[in-house]
Order: sequence, then C-alpha cells, then structure tokens
Amino acid sequence: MTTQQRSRQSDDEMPKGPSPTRGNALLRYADLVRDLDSHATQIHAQPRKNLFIEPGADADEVIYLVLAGFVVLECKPENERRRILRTLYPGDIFRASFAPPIGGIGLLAAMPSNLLRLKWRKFEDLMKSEKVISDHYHQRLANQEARLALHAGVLGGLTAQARVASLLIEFALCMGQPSTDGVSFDLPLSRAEMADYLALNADTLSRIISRLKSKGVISQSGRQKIFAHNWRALLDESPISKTLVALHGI
Amino acid sequence: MTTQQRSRQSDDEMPKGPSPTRGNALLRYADLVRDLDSHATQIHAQPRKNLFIEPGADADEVIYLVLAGFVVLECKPENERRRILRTLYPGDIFRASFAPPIGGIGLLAAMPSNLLRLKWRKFEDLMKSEKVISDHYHQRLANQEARLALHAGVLGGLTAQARVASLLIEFALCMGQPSTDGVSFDLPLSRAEMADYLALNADTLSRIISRLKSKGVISQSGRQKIFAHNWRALLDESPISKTLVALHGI
DNA sequence: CGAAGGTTTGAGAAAGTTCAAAGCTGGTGG
DNA sequence: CCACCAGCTTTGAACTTTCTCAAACCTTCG
Repeated sequence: MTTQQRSRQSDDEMPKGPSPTRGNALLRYADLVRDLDSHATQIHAQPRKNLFIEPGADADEVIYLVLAGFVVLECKPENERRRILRTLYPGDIFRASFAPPIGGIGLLAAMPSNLLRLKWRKFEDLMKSEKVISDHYHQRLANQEARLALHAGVLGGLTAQARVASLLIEFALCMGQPSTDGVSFDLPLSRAEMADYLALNADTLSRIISRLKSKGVISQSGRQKIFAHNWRALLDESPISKTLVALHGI
Repeated sequence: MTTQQRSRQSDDEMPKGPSPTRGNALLRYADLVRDLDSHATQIHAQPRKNLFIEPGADADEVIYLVLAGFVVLECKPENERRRILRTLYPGDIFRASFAPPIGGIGLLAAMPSNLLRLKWRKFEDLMKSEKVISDHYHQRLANQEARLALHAGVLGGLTAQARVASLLIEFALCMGQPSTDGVSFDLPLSRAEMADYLALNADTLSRIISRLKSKGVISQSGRQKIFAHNWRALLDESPISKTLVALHGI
C-alpha cells in the first residue's frame, strides 16, 4: 500500500509465462483436463475463426473450456460496428448462455487456440462427481466475473491512454515472456480489434501507442511484437495495475 | 426480426412488475428462498448503506442473494471518482470473490433492500443437496454474466443518449409499473450515480434526460419518478432494446 | 516484387467535459 | 403550515478529448 511497496520491482508482479494456472494448481489443472477430455470434443480453432453463434440456454447448451490460445467474445449488430465484449485466456470457461442475445454474437479465436467443448448438461453431471471440476468451475468463474466487472470500470473510468496501458499489462501478464529487464509479448489482436475492445477507434489507439513508444515505455518490432522495456513504467501508466496483477497473475 | 414485429406493441416486451422471477419459476423461487433461509442471515439494508468491503476468496468467503430492492457494486479508488461497476436486482447472486480487488470496493444498497448472506462453503454444500438451489445459481449466474458483458458493450459501443435510454429501459423492466399507455418507475440512483454507471458526468446525463423529456419520450415528477409515456419510443432510443428485454424480462 | 490490407499521421468536426451560476426539491424547524 | 436551508439538478459557455476522413506509409503474403 505504501510508496516503498510500489517502487519495488517485486517478482510477484512480473509475468510468469503463458500457463493457465501455476504452482500447486498446475497438477490439479492437469487432472481437470484429463477428466474432461474423454467427455468433450477438442477444438483447434484457427485465428479469426468464429466458433459459434447461438446464445440462449436450451437443453443442449454447450460449455467451452479454453485450453490454449486466446479467444474473445464479439458481437456485430447489423449496421453497427463490431464490439469485443470480453477476453478469454487459457483456463477460462464459457457457457453459451453467458453470451447476451445480440446480433452477430460469437466467440472468435484471436490466435491459434485449443478448446474443449461439451454439453452443459454433461458438464453439470461431471461437476457432481468430480470435485476438481466443480472447484475449478467455481473458482474460475469468480475470477472471470471480477475481470468482467473490472473491464466495465476500465471503460467507464480510465482515460484512453490508461485503458491502452491496462490492456497491454493484461497481455503481458497472460502471455508475456519476462526477460532481463522487461517483458516481451505478441499482440493477439489487431489495432482495430483492440480499439473495439477498449471503446476507442483505431486511429486514436494508434496515436496512443505511438505516444507510449515515444515515451520509451514500450517498443515495437513488426506489427505485433511489443517489448515493454520498463515494466514499472508500464504499470505506472495504469491506475489499476495492482488489480490487474492480482486478477491475472494467479 | 422484421418491421412488423418491431412496430407491434407486444405484451411480452412490456414490464411485468417487480418480481425476481415470474411464471412457473415463481414457485421454485419460493422453494429456494425457504431452503436458504434457515442457513442464512437476513440483511435489511438501508439506502446508501455499504454492505462489505472485503474482496478475495478465502475460506470464509460469503455469498449474497438479493431478495428485494436494488444493489450496486461500486468502487472508489483513492483520489479517483467513484465508479459503479454493476447492478444487482432481486434474484441476483453475488460472491465476495466476484468483486475485483480495487480500492473502496463494496456493495451499496441503492434502495431499501433485503438480502440473504451465508458462507460460500455452506452454500456450496446446499447446492449439492438441493437441486433447486444449484439450478438457480447456475441459471442466474449465466444471466448475470450476459448482462455484465452487455454492459461492457453498452459503455463501449453506444452514444451517451443510447446509454441513458438503455438504463431507463432496464429500470423499467426490472421495477416498472405498467399502466394504460406506458410505464412508470422510480429511479433508484441519483443523477450522479447513474452517470458513474454509464461513464458520463452528471451534467451530460442531466442534459440527455432533459432532451428525452422535450422529445416526449419520458416525463418526470419529483426527482425520481419517471413516466415513460410511450414505451415504444423509449425502446427506439436504444439499439439494444431487444437484448435488454430478453435479459431482464424473464 | 507487387498487391492488399492493416497502420500511422494530420486537419477539421463532433461529442462530451468542466466550471460556474441559477433553479428545484425535500426535509427541518419555527 | 409555511419559510428556509442544504443538497441535488439543470443550464450555459468555453474547452478538451476523441472521432472522422483522407492520404501516405508500412508489412505481410503470394
């Protein structure tokens, strides 16, 4: 809470690499995937491949578990711009009825992704018999709820630049590679997609990224490779950096 | 989907009055509350009374069930404006770990509200033995997820006026009283609070409400009483009115 | 190497914010 | 029962931020 704590480049705030869960939880997660695997369909989704467009909770509703990659929930109402509503990382869970009934709703793989799909009914049965499944479901859903509520707060309360910084921090935490003095990561979304997620337009987003580059907070090679030269400086661009670390740095 | 369907003032799009669940579900809901009641603490929250400020999922985490009234999740980071992150209506469920770890986070009763509180551990046990509880939990959580994702879309994709209209529609659906030719309802939030929820400032919000009044879409008596003289006209102010009806008009 | 499509940048326009002042409302006490 | 006060709400004017549009510029991929 103090200045001392903020200025320290603590290890626990650094990205840990691209793993859905870490430490002790890793073993349990392996169990979970093994338990589910025999009851589910594996999906290997190519980038920009839409996964489904069928909200609503009927008897045959499906549930997805993201095993690897990066998936977003997007909608595209007629005559309106596409909007990206939420992000899903490995370990995340998504029921079809989590999607609001709106035009063009669907999951979109933003990078090569790997998912399990099964009927919700089946999953509910499995939760009853396998504690590891029900524990993961409840724990993960709570994390996702918190992230989603936070995203509403980000859109509502932060300046454009802080929003962009917050998203970069999130990406770094979830799929960054820590190196000697910084973090490198690939942007899984195009400028236009990031803009749609952050309630900006692509031009403004580009301007902000240019500003961050000229400030020396990040540098860029190619279109997607970002190197956050100074992790602390990037965190300082976002007033919710501590919250992001807490929610994504599990 | 067609013009015909849109122009018809269909009954199923009109508010049904202030009940947490309706129709056949009403009986099951009564069962649910009875089942929970003996294991939970009843809370009668006065308006503007903060309910808790303790996010994080420890062993003694609590879960709330909103029985009556209207509750919001708000945060107030130091030196920053308060932000209202989400709304909770009767029937809604809230685990402490659904709250992102951010300064000044807490539930706030916006009108006289009635909640049940119990330990999450206890609730998880009850879900195992009482199907009505587990069904409600899963079904309601899906609805809340969808609403929260939609809220992100509202903040990101709609103009200020459409955001305001969407919130008014939501209030009307959840606590409106249908009358001969329109719907009347009380605003549970002050102008400043609505603004905080919609990512506007209070001045702009006031201007927009004035505009809606001068357009004849709504009229106002006192500070809180709103009468939507022409329900169809109000729906037409929001491009997501159909989605709102689907999510709130259960 | 060249085409296609995403990205960056500038200039003008629109939307929303800020600040300040006036106007209401609802509650309190005489 | 009315007057008054505190606090919320409304409105105006100037300002800031972000958006739009257009053109130029890169990357990537065939």
